[in-house]
Amino acid sequence: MATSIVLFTADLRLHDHPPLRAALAEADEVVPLFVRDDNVAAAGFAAPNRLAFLADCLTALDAALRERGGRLVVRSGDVVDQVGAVVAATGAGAVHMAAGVSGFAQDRERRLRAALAERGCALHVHDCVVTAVAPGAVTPANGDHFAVFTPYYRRWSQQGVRDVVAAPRTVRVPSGLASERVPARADVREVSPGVPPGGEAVARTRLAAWLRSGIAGYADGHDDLAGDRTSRLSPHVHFGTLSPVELVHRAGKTDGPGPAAFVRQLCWRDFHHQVLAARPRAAWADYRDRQDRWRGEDEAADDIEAWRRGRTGFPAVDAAMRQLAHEGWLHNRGRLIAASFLTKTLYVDWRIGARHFLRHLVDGDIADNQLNWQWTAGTGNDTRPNRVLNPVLQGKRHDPEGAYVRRWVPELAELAGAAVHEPWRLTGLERARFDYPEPIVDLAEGLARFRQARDRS
DNA sequence: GCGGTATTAGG
DNA sequence: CTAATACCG
Repeated sequence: MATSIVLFTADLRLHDHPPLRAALAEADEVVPLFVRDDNVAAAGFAAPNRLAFLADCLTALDAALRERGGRLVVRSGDVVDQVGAVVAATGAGAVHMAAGVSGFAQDRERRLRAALAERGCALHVHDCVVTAVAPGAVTPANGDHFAVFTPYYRRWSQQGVRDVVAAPRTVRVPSGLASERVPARADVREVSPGVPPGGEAVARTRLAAWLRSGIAGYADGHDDLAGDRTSRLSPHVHFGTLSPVELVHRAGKTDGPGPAAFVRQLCWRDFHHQVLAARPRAAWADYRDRQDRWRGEDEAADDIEAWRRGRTGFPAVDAAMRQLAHEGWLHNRGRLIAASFLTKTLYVDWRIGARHFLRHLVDGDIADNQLNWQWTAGTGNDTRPNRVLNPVLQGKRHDPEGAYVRRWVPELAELAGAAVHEPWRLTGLERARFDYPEPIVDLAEGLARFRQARDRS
C-alpha cells in the first residue's frame, strides 16, 4: 500500500492545494504533516501573534481533515529530522510540499532533498501554491527577475494563473502514527488583544463577504484609514488558508476598478516574492546599496522607542503604531506613513522598523514586509527612492475627518475634525489638557538630514 | 544574434 | 534616476 506525505508550511488549507492533490492521486494513504520547526524559532520568527493565529489555522486544518476521514499529524523539532522519522515509520515513497522563496525555505528544500534521497524517498516541490505565479515564470530579457513593478505587472497579467484545484472529499491517513496534540491559541502568551481568528473556514467566509460587498469599493477606498475598507485577508494569505491563485480567479470574475486594483495588489505580493527568490539576501541587506549611514539603536534610542510606543507627537504615525500593537495588523497606508517616518524623517535603519513589524504583524512575511520596508527606505524597488511622505499631509489626505487618529490615540479624542493632525497648533492652555507628546522632530530638519545623507552618495 | 544606445515610463 | 524595451548597426 503506497503512502505519501504532504508537508504543510505556508499553505494551511485543503482547497486549491496541488501538493495534497498530487499525493492523493499517487498514494492510497497520505500523511498530512505539520512540523513546528525549531529553526523558525531560532531564526527569531516565532512571534506570539503569529503563533496564536497559526494555532487557529492548525486546529481548523485538523478539523477539516477529520471531516474527510483523516487528521493532521503534528511534530516538533528540526523539520528534516521529523520528515525523515515519518518516512521511516510509514515507508512513504514521496513527500509533497509547496515551494518557498526565502533563503530559509530554499535551504529547507535543499536539506530535505538531500536527506530524502538517502532514504530513497522522492521530494516534489510544487509551484503556484504560495504565490499565484511562480518566481521565475516571467523574467525580463536580460535578467533573472524583475526589479521594477510595472513591467512585471504587465507580464504577470498576460501570463495568467493555473486552474483552481478542488478540495478532496476524503483523506485516508495511516493509523497508529504518533502525533502531538494540535497546538491551541490558548497555549500562546502575550498575544495582542485584537488578533483575529485564523483557519481556512474563517478565511473562506471572510473572502466570500469581501467579494460580495467589499471589493467593489476597493479602488476608491483602499487608502481610507478610518473607513478601513481593505480586505484584511493578508493574514489568511500569509498562512495560506487562502490560495492566491483562487483569489486571482474569483476576484477577476467581476469587472470594474475594485477587483482590478485588488488583483494588482496580489501581483505586488508575487513581485516581492520573485525578488526575494532571486535575491534571498535582500531579506536583511540593502537590495540597492545607496551608501546610507542609518542611525541605529544607540544613536537614535529615544526616537526609536517613541516610534515603537506610538508617542512621536505625529498623530497619524502614533495611531498607526498603536493599531499595530493592538491588532497585530496595520492598514497599508498606516504602514507606509509609519515606515517613511522612521526611515526618511528619523533616518533610522529600515531593519529596525522591519524587525518591529515582524514582531507584531500576524501577516508578517519575509518577502512582503522586508521588501516593502526597503521600498520605503529607498534601498529597494521604488523608482523614486528619495520620496518622503509628510506624516501631517498624509494624515489630512487619508484621514480627513481625523476619525482614525481619534480611534487609536484617545488622548486626542476630544479634538474635532482634522485638527487632530496638528495638536501643536492649539494654544498653550488647550494643549496642557492633552497628555500627548510634543513632536520629537522638526519635519524640515528631518528632511534636511535625509537629503544631506543621500547627497553624499 | 549581439551589444550599445535612444526612448519610454515609473507606486 | 534607471529598468525595460525598442531600435540599430
